[in-house]
Amino acid sequence: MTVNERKERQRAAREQLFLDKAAELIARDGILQLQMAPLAKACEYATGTLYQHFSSKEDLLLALVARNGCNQLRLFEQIAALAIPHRNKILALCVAEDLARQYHPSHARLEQYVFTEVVWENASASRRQLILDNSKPLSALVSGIVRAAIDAGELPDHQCSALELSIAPWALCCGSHNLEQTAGLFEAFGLNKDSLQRYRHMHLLLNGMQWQPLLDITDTATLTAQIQDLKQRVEQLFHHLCPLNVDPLNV
Amino acid sequence: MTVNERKERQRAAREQLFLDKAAELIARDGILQLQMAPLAKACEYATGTLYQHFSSKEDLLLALVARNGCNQLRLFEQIAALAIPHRNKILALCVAEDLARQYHPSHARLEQYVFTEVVWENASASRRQLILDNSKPLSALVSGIVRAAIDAGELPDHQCSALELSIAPWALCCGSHNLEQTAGLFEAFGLNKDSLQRYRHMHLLLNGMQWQPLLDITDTATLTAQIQDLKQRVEQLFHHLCPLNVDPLNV
DNA sequence: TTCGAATTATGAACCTGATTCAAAAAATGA
DNA sequence: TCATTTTTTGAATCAGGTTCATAATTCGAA
Repeated sequence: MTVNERKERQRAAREQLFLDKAAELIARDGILQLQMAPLAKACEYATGTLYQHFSSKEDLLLALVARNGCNQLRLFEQIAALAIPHRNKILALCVAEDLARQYHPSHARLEQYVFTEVVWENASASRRQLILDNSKPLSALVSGIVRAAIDAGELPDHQCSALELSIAPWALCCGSHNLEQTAGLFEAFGLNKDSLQRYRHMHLLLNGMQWQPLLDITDTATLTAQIQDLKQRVEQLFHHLCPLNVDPLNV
Repeated sequence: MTVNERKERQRAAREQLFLDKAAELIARDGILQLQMAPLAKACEYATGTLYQHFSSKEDLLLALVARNGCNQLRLFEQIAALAIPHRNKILALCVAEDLARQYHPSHARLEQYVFTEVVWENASASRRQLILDNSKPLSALVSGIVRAAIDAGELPDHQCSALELSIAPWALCCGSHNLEQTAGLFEAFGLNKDSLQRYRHMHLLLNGMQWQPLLDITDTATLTAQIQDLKQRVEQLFHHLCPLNVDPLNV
């Protein structure tokens, strides 16, 4: 069945083309402006062909998020493999999230959008599953770091499973970014979006978990140096994974 | 100008009618199903009349969120006035958030939706401002609790402003709920949505902030009792504020 | 190489639902 | 009572996602 294999390859390539172009258009004009017919035309295909790949516009958006999820997972895996203290790995994941949002602001907005009832429910079940399947190794990875820290005696288990414990820093990271992302909110508060502040908060949580070594968050010099270092390491991995895949609008 | 006053009153009443009915329909059928023409008809008005109040469908959704925000603020104010330790007030706010989501699951989903680029950008500027204006007293309230705790010597300021510090528990609370709300995610992880877990995480953070009195999160009995107590207090306030305004689908 | 069957691509037509606006109705106040 | 202004109405318009009859292409057997 070498013929079918070739067809499958071509089909997959075309799907990537659609996704690439969609990502480009979204980064340029926003999610709102993405239209199916123009997208198809931009790829030099008919509208109907697009629908051979995606059951609906929402399905296409989920497909984009699923693809980003794969990249994120690979980045996270490399971070987990870094030769740094376990506690710093958690910070490094936050740094990665931070950088990803900096380089691909439209991805972050898209992600926020697709998990919305309206979009999620309009995508195909298989595409939804794809995203959820991505999240499983992701959570395994994070809880793996927590597990390792517990085993190394750096972190008491508080009688929780590693997975349960790992939810806390994850939630804090997501929550911080969400608040910041919410248009105009920080401005309304009279706050500036200082990413160092986010890392301080994370350290407060990790301190509360008694995750060794504790860090004094008033020690700005140490904190800054630490984040600088992590940023550099993560950025290296980041560019190694996707050297050119940069959000054109915001970089 | 007593005539104009009357007209204004009637206009405001009609707007509330539209919002009430919209909330009802959304709670019953989901955001996706809400349609402008049927909504107008259900209120015994023409479609065009709806557009005298809301510049677009998205604008109507923001209006709903703005109204919910007012209720939330009043509830939070009452919680802040409770005669309980400052630290517990933060927990009580989380409990309130929790209860609100339990009683009005569709509100939470709606809120997630409106802060999305696609919806936010399609609403009128004035409506967006309304929501942001709500958030200002809300943040003042939360940071006021933090401030009071600092002044009482229960919480070191870590050389941050009260407002900056208050972002941490807020972000954790939002983040936890967001993760839980994300359809199928916890199921994919093999986690159950144990709200006690969320409170444990919050205590970890508050402990990390060295917010006295610290709580040993392995002491489930104390934690359970504390949350029970807060739940009862908040529920009382909650029902006092909106005794019948219950989400029909999920209660 | 040729041909009929099977698969795939096409894009104009269709359909849903938000929005508009010319006409009708109601309110105002002289 | 009536001319004027304000408000309401809902059918028409419009946008854009989706479908599907038709055309084009690919395939493999003869």
